[in-house]
Amino acid sequence: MNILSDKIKNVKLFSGIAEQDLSSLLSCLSAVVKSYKKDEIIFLSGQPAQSVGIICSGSVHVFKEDFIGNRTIISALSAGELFGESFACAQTSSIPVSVVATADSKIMLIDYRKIITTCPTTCTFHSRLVENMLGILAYKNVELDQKVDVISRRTTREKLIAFLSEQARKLETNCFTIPFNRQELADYLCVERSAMSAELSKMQKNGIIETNKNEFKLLYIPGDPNYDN
Amino acid sequence: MNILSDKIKNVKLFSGIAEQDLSSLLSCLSAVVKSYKKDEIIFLSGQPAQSVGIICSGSVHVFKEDFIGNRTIISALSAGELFGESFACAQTSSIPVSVVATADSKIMLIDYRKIITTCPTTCTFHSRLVENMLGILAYKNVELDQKVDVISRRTTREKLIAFLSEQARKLETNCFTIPFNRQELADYLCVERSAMSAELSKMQKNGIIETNKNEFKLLYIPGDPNYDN
DNA sequence: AATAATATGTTGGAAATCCAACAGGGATCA
DNA sequence: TGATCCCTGTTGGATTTCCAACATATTATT
Repeated sequence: MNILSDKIKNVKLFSGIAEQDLSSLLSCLSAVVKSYKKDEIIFLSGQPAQSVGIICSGSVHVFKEDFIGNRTIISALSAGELFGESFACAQTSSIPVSVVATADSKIMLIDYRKIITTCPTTCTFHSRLVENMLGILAYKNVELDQKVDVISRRTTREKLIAFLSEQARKLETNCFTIPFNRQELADYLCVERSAMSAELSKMQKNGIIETNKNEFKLLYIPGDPNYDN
Repeated sequence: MNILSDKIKNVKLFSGIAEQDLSSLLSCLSAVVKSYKKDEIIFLSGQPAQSVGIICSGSVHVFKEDFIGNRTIISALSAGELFGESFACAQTSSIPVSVVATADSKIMLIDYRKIITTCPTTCTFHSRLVENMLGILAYKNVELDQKVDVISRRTTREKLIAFLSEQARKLETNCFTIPFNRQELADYLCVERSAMSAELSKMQKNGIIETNKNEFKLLYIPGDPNYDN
C-alpha cells in the first residue's frame, strides 16, 4: 500500500500516523484504490456519497451545474488532497457537487462509516484519524466563516477592510504581507481587479492604509473624520 | 446536572445519548457551567479558546469588530445552541470573534481536549459525542459551502439562479417553497430587497421561473435564446 | 541588455446595484 | 368594517461596479 508514496506526509487526514502503521490502518478502513481515466466522473451530483476521496495520483475538478446548465468549478485538486469529506461526514442524502478526473488518476476511497466506527481490535490510530478529520472540518469551517464574513459586505471598500482586519488579527500586527496578488485578492473578494485597485488607491489617499505589492499597513486613527470617498 | 432540563433534546452534540447517561458523560468531560450577566463577555476575540460553549439558559451574540471599529453581529443564539466549536476543534491560536451575553445566561463550557481524548474507562458515549461533533462541523461546512457558492456570484440574477438551483437539487423537484420571505432571501443573497424583487419580475417575464410568495417553479428550457434582460 | 511576459494602476462609458419613496395586497386586530 | 401593519413590487436618480482599453512598472527569459 505504498501507492501514496511520500505524498502521505502531506495528507492531513493521516498526520501523526507513522508510515509503517499506515497499511494496517488502511486495511482496517477497507480503503480501496480505484483508477479513473481523464474526464471520468468520480462523484456525481445528486447521488449519495458515504466516501471520502484521497487523490493518490492525477488531479480532479470539483464542480457544480445550475438548472440553466452553467458549470462552475469549485476547486481544482491534485495529489495528496482530500474531497467529499464534508458530505460524507454530514451524511447528506445527496451531494451538491460532482467530481471529475482531469487526468488519469488513482483515487483512494474510504467509507465514512469505517472512519467513525471504532474497529474491534481497538486500533490505536483510529482515534487519531477521527481527531484529524475533526481538525480538517473545523479548519475549513473557520476559513469559510471568514470568507462569508468578507464577501457578505456590499462595497469593495468594506470587503477590503473586513479582509485586512482579519489578516491583522491573525498575524497580530498592523503591518503584514498577504498571500495574494491583486488578481487573486480580487477573486477572493469577488470583485473586479481594476475597481479594487482604484479603491485601494482611494484608501491610501484617505490615509486609512498604506500598500505596496503584497505589503499592507493599517493606519486608521479613531475619530478622524477624513475617511470618506 | 439537569440544568439543561428538556432542552437537552435539542442539543445536537448530545443527540443519541440517553438523558440518564448524560450526567456521567458530563462529569467525564469535566463540563462546567458558568453564569454570565447581561453584556458580560464570554469569549474575547484574539484570545485562545479551547472550549465549546452550550447555552443552558439566556442568549448570546457572536460578533466581530474590524480595525475601523465597526461591529458586526455574526449570529444571535439562544438556549440549546452551541458556539465556539469550530475554533476549539480547529485549535486556532486565537479566535476571530467575540461572544457576549445579551441576557443573564448560564453557559456550559467543555474543553475540546476532553472531547477528543477517550476517557480511561472507555465511556461508550464518548465516541458518540465525537461522531456528533463531526456531523455538526460537516453540516455547517456544507451549508457554508453552499452560501459561498451563491454569494460569490456577481449579479443578482446569478445569485438567484445558484440559490434556486440548489434548492431544487435538495428537494429533488423544480417546484418548491423556500424558508425565506423576500427580505430574508435578499439578506441571504447579500443584495437589496427591491433590486431582487425587480430581478425576480424580469426572470418571470423571461419565462425562466414562476414565483408567488415562497413558491418557486423552475422553467428553463435548454436552447431557448430568450433568457436575457 | 534586450525582449517578452506578467502585474498593477488609471480612466471613461455602460451596466447594475443601491436607496428612498410610494402603491397595492393581504393579514391581523380592535 | 375600518384601521393598521407587514410584505411585496415598482420606479427614478444617485452611486458603485463592471468592462475594456491602455500606460507603467516589475519580473522572467534569452
